Amino acid sequence: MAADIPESSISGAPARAAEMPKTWRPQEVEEGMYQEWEAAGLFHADPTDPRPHFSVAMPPPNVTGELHLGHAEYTLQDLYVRYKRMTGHEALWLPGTDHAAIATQNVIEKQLASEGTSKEELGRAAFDQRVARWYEEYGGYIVRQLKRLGFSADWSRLRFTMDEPYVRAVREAFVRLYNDGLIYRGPRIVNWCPRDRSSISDLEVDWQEHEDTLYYIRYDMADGEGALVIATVRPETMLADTGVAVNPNDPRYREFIGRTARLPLVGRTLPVVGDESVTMDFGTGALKVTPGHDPMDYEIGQRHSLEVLSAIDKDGNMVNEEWVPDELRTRDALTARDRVVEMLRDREHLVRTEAYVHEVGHCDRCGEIIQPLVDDQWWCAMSDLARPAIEVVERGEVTFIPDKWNRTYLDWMRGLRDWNVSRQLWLGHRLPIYYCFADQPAPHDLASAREAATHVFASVEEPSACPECAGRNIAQDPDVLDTWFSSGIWPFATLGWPDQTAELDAFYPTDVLDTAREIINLWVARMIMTSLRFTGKVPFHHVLIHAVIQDPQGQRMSKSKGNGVDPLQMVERYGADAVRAWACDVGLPRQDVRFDERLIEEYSKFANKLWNVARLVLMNADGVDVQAHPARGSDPFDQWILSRLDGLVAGVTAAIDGYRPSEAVRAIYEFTWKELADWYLEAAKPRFRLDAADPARQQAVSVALHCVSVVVRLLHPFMPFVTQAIWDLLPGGGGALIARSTTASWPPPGEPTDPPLETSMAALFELVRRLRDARKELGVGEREHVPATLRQAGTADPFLLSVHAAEALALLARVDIVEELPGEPGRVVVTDGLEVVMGAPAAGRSSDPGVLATEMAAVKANIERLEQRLGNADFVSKANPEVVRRTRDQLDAAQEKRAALEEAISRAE
RNA sequence: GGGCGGAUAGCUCAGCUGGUCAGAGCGCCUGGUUUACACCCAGGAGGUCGCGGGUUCGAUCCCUGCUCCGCCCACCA
Repeated sequence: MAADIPESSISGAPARAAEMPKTWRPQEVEEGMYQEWEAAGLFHADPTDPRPHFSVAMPPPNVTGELHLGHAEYTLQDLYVRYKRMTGHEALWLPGTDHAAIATQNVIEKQLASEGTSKEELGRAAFDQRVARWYEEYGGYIVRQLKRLGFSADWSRLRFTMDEPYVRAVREAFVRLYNDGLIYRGPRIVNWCPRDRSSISDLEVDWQEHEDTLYYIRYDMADGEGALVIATVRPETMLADTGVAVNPNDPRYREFIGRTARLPLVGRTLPVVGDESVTMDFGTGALKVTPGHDPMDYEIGQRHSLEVLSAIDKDGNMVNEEWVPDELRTRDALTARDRVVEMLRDREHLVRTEAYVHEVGHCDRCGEIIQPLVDDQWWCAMSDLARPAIEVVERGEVTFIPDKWNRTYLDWMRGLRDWNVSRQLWLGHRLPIYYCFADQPAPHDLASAREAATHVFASVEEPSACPECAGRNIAQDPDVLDTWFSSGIWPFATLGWPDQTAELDAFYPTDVLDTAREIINLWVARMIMTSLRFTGKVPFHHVLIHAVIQDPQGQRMSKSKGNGVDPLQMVERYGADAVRAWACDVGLPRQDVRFDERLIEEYSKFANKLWNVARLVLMNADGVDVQAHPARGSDPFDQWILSRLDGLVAGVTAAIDGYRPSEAVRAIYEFTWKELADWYLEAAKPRFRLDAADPARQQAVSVALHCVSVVVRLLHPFMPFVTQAIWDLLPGGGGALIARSTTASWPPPGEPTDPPLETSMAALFELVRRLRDARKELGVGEREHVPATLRQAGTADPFLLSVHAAEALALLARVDIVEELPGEPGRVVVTDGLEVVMGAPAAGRSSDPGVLATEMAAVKANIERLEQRLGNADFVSKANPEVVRRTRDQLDAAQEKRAALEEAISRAE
């Protein structure tokens, strides 16, 4: 199933190694490599390929400008796509971009404003051209940036949510929902953005804390008997009041229910109603009801059949002639507030005021304060759509990773309200709703003349006549769809839906979706709902929620704060491999990450380290017979590194499969640097120097090459560039690691690991460290070899007494084990049941009994601790027997060490 | 108002199912012209694991309260 290096005799490897630059310079090669891959068609997915399929739909970036670090997290998608290709799957990563109606219109309008003009001045046609130009320019720009990160998406299938086929899919989806009765038009209170002159959905409201004033206003009763004092932060909306509400359980006000209050300044009469939604202990417990300008009041109004009045218009002006007195009319609601308050004060209706901090809704695109008002809008009924979408998550057909998001999703879905899908923008998908005016010409201002239509119908195709009366006086609804409506059908619309294409058949449902938590409700939920509705299938099985990258101070990165980091700048500085490895490391499972450039730098160093490991091995590889899978052989270092390598393959594979990419990339890093480079290769160097035909050398080089070959493949999904470059130089390597082939390039599982050997080697390494320390204390020169005797002083690991160990000590610690010291004894090292006595250096310091005394103190403290624990009857009887046994072993070892140290100290004195 | 996550070395973070788990990288200090790499090698210093309780023979790890930070949801005007 998987490929290894084929058996062959190496020739030319050292020559190639000689040409390898000493330093890996990603900036010089990555772009060229990428172009080669792309030209070779490596990223293209073939729906007719018989191998198992795997697919990911790329969350389409907004075509509003440049990349941010969230896009670097897309590396997680590339990781899985490349990994699946390497394990024998035909994998599709389908890329695309989103028109982002409201966001893009905002950006372009700002541009126009800076040019001293506006979209109204330009006119609709010229504006559309401007938009098209924008998409042309920035759509390509975004794609180029994504490519620079090495993303292996199938660019031949690039989709844009405004492309003609996609537009048709959007219309199809809308028409189906409309014909099923799930989309309807009606007056409801909406979040109105006066600047964008459009409604926005609840999810697009950005709540910000404001310091306002709470005004207490006296509403006298119409019959002159008593009064109710209400509290409000928006006194100006009182002009549209149509009632006063109190809680029916509130004894203070019970007797007011059913009576009539008189609206100050205006004099209109208002019924007093009882409604349990009124909080008794907020303000005075009495509430003015303004159904036209407050969502909660709207619902109270609905329950009590109160009139809905509008005092504020869609520009945020308070100019309504019917409800606003002349002297209060103003172009600005805040000015209106001042005037209302002034008048209330003059007429002694203002009881008092107090400072009040609360949250005020803002448009999350332009920042304008949201004006709740009642308007005719298009709605999508959610309950029928939500139910199955809840069930698939409850049943685990769709799971979120980390799994805590399952609950977030379910909580939100269970409380869904109908979705306002229409927007009053110029940019976006026009609703495929048409009005027929029978024999009357279609009115010019359709927005206000919809009601005059004789017939209303939805149509996927542009209709030329009314299907009911064949009339030709028809006009399309001027509203556009919420951007999320169109992106909500992304996973299947990009594959050709509603047509039953080969792609849809082959790659749908997709496997993994990777996205940001802030759009779980906005986007993920809607994809699940539409997919179940239109395809009867879930759109994806696993939803990865990657981390939000904060700035180094823990603040959210945002354009307005100017604290964003440009991923491409990081690519320029450290290479795409480093940025990618970083993204995989921090992206999952963590959910909040402070940006730390040092971590990217660490991975750029790692790329260089790996490059040099390959250089070293290759420059020693001439004339070696490479074995496909070298046997562990007889050399303990070979056995050890191969055991560790087999463990690594298993661990990395499991970590990737278990969506723990961070664990995977760190394991590869540790193995390569700490074990392969620092221990194995250092120990193998003498064998590298042997004659080319020497079997010991052949074996060492084979093992080293095998390690490099495996590491490079394990790392490829994370760091494709440096790994491919090395792979191309390896004997038996070469050829794209993600190419389709009959054999998969992912390393197959190896043999079981050898834990006893790994333990022995760990003990050896510890001994080497101790001896290095001792050399330092003695002031021995770096290169100077020191003689030492070694004897068992307890239950030593037999391996440490072997010839192999002695050779390793000579090589790695420059300590030569002898029968008898030629001169005076120097430092004594006691560890792991061994006593090593080093000879005193010719011109160095002699042994320092103080060092041994310090060590002795530590050992004694340790013994005391262990004895105390074992002396505790509860511990011995209740603790896990295994733990007790281990503690006894520790105590035995410590006592052995104390004895050995005592002896050593007495001899030194 | 409800919910979630975080608080471990100067900095950024690992620490799985409680008992060698107190770690890594960077920074700092010492020493290094080795068949790769100074983007390197060998070492060192540095932490009451946010605070208070509790469970347990034993807690960084479990429970609870508190403080601080971040985030999500919410129609208390």
